[in-house]
Amino acid sequence: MPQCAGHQQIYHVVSLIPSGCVASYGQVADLAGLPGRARLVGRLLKTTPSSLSLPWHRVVKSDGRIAVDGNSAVTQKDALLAEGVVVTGNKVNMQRFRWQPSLHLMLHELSG
DNA sequence: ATTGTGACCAAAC
DNA sequence: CGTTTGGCCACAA
Repeated sequence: MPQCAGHQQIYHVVSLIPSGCVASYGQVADLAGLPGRARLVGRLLKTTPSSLSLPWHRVVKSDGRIAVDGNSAVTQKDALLAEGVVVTGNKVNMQRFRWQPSLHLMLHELSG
């Protein structure tokens, strides 16, 4: 069952991230209507059931570093590489791959 | 109720 | 590069 307010919006926003792009936790939280709740996004994503097929690997820290440690980090890195995102060491080039949703698309998705 | 922790963020050294 | 500080909120002890 849901754990916190806004989880559905968070899932929705993450599901909108296109292949080949990445978004930060803070950005996802902001678009989900939860400004400043980046930490909430992280906590929610870690409990995300794989059955939702959510592109959680496209969500990274604000500077592009992969947040998770251990085996899952390799999975995330590989998934990003497979989508054409260049991952150097343990971080991606945010300048180039950061998801930049248009305000128009954002309002359309969130209102409908 | 309080404290410590965490897949975080940003500013400030 | 690195650490500290303050903020955020859910959760476990």
